[in-house]
Amino acid sequence: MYHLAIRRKEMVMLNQSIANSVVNPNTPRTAPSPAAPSPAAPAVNPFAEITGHAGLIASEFSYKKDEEIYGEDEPSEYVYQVISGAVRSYKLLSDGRRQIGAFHLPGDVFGLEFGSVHRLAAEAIIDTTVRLVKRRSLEQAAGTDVAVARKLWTMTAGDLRHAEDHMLLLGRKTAMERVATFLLEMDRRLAVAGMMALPMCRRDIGDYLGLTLETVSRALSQLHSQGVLGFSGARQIVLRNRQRLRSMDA
Amino acid sequence: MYHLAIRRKEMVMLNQSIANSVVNPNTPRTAPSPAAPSPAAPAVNPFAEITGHAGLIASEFSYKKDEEIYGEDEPSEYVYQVISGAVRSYKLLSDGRRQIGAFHLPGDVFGLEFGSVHRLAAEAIIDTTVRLVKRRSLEQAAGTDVAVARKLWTMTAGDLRHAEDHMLLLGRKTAMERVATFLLEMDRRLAVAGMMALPMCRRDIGDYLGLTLETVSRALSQLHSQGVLGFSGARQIVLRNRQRLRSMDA
DNA sequence: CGACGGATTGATCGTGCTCAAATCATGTGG
DNA sequence: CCACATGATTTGAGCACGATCAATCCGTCG
Repeated sequence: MYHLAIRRKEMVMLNQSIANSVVNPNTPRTAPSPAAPSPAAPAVNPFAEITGHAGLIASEFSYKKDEEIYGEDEPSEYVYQVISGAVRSYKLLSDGRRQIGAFHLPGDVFGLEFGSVHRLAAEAIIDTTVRLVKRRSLEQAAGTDVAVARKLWTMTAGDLRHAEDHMLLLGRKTAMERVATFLLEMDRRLAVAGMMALPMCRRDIGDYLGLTLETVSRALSQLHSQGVLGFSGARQIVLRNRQRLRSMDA
Repeated sequence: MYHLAIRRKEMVMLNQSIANSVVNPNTPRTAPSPAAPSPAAPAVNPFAEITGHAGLIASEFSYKKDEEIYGEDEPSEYVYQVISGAVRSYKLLSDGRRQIGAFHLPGDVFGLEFGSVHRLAAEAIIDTTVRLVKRRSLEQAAGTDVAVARKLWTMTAGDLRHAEDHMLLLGRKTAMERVATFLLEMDRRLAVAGMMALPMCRRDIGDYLGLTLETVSRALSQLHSQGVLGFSGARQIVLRNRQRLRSMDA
């Protein structure tokens, strides 16, 4: 069997105990923790649309690198929006094999469930600040306001679209095609001035693409040697030939 | 590269031209085609909940084996519910590699999109009868009735949950684990009297599980020789040891 | 009965995994 | 400021799982 990984929640618990002043990060206080004073929010803000509509209270909270935000099958108390940082959502098999379903970047909403439990776990990839609202208050607002109900549907449908595309990638694309798709996705979502600063390590990328970290590294090296991309540090990447990359992503 | 399949929509066009009396099946008449007089509907009927609520018109339509119901990126005019038969939803890569995202069995709703186009194509696996309503009328109902809006969200969330589980399977499970998961899923969804009659061929199963049809066949043969399952014809399967199967699905 | 598509089984191949070592980057304490 | 420790990344060598190619078997339907 592939991927007999022993790693599990690496040093999460260590960081977690130091991370926040006192409280358990899984039950954030409504009075926000010492979070950054809300920097750059994205152009379109689905959270604002909802909270604006329904007059909900949104508070802020911060997580340290590798800190767990919520676990798989944990009660879903809050819905989150990334203000700064990055988050990974994932599922684990009993032996530690991990599938990352999505990366959440500034502006993204995550942790929205229809039912009362989280179907995937979520961890901060780097130090991260989020905005959050209680799920129950959203549900309540949706019960009276069709616009809110519609917005919740929109967001879930967006997640579904991503998952459908990702199933095709995981089931049928080659390693190189997966990496090409990944680079184009990240380029679209977080490129600034033609350059992207990846928040996640090679292992995260591998677990997102259904590959090992070595295979990801080899694919990136090959693209580098072909001049398709340039590095300035392993996580600072500039795409030099998007067209070529698009032709590789099948 | 794996899976250089040339097959594409096999004999769909042939069947299609014979299939329905006159009309293009992609624009079914509101006056139903000669469909079976609505046999066994499932216990919980999400369609009835909606149509009951909103007083929508639901008509019926039939498709022959391998007939296309709608194509990928085609405008989404209708939402469907399987009355009898079975349907596959899938995406294709340009070279014909196919990923089946879901099988739809009697009672299942499919083709519900948030946007105006279908993100996956759909084909009848065997002769199939569906109930259908216009997407626009659903949208309209959702605009005034929160219960309908909520129901649409529920259904999309159900699809998302399935997709999330399937990403884990496609990204991280071994061939045997995938087949075990598949058998348990089908057992749950279509077993009658401890036996299941699979509507789909080995290739469909392979394209659902991200495997080749040969690998699926070998896994099933191995399970057979281990006494975990019994055959009566390649598609009539009885599970003899569900516990064992569960322990294999990781 | 024969023809056909679907399924099984066998033999071999290749992509991506595993194991291992070297290199690079980052941060820490002297 | 530098030396070192640590983790991340790259690179290499070899292997295994599942793919490919091919032949047979089986069941169904004309």
